[in-house]
Amino acid sequence: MPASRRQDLLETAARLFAEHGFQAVGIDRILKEAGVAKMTLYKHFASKDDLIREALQFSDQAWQHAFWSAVADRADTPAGRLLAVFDELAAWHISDDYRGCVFMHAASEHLETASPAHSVACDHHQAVRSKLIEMADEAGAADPEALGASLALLFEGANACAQLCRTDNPAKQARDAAATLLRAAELLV
Amino acid sequence: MPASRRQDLLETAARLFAEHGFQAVGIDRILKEAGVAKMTLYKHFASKDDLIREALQFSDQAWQHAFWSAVADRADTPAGRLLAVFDELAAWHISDDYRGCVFMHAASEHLETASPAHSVACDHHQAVRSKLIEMADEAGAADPEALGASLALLFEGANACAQLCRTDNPAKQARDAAATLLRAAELLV
DNA sequence: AAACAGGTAGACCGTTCTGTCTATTCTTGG
DNA sequence: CCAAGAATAGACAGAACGGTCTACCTGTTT
Repeated sequence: MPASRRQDLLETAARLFAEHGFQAVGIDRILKEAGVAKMTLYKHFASKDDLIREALQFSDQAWQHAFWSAVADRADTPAGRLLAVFDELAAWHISDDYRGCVFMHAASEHLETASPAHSVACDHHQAVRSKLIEMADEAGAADPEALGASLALLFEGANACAQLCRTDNPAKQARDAAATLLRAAELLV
Repeated sequence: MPASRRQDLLETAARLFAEHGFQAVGIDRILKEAGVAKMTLYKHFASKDDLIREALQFSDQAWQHAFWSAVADRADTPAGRLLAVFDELAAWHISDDYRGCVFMHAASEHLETASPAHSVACDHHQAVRSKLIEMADEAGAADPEALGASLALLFEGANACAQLCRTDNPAKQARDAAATLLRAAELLV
């Protein structure tokens, strides 16, 4: 009993786009792997670009939920959670199917800022950044905006480096740097 | 008196790839803008992938030279140069034609680690990282590897964020975070 | 002058891709 | 049981792309 054709398409498209890229995956491949007919796709989505936009939003929702709840499970104190972000990042980076941040890929394949894919990538990044600022605030940072922004830079930097080397070294180094920043903000002993 | 058809092709291809992406730019467009015939391209390069690889290597050489010499012109002391890296980054990010790091774009459009484009992107990143470690060493860091790696994370993170928001805020925030790291390493008062 | 190397223009081929259309089959509510 | 909506398979059109090929031109060297 399949949930719905629309959901099948979103899940399959999100998986294939993350694995191979957006331009590299054709409509026909998505249809074949989802087991859905072409006309059904074009009943639910106006175009491939529209499917890309919705698949990215779907990926964002799934990622935000999975990532932040995994972080919350790793630590009890606010400052500990800020470090746990990078532990979870390291775990993510050494998973077999890690190929980099799909939202950065979307932005790199759609360089025009007006493109929907670029917008969704911005939204994703803003959500990460806001969450880190919120966590910095809960940890009692004197300037949560600045600390959160710095941690967001380390976060995105680790993502970029891990995409290239495919190890968890960047995330571990980011954790060390984050610890230094937390100590400088007197949130860590 | 044009330098050489080969060089025309490399420069035009590098410019178009950086501006619009690799898959988005067709052979015909490069030929038209470079004013070169198709057969000439295929005399100098085996395929489009080969052209991409060589154009990336050309871009890398040009960027490394321009960036590090601009950094050297900004500061006299080793520690000052480490901060000047992020000032130069900020200047780069607000230039009109900044669309993100073309080497990350290459890695994002060629997700297979075996791809030549991925290799060149890795080489570029390693060169940046090595340069930062070398500068951290010259500045007298106790652990230049760790400091250089942390600064490289901030560098790549600022690149990623600037690609999304197209401002120099990420580079400025990265500079602040870098200053904190330098103070923690007792290289800055 | 003649031979030669390198470049040009543009037609051409096979493939791939998005998106449309038709005719048929499946499912489900009343 | 049957009618209506939804989904299916697959052909098809139109365009773009990478890459090959032929015929022609131009400048240099011997």
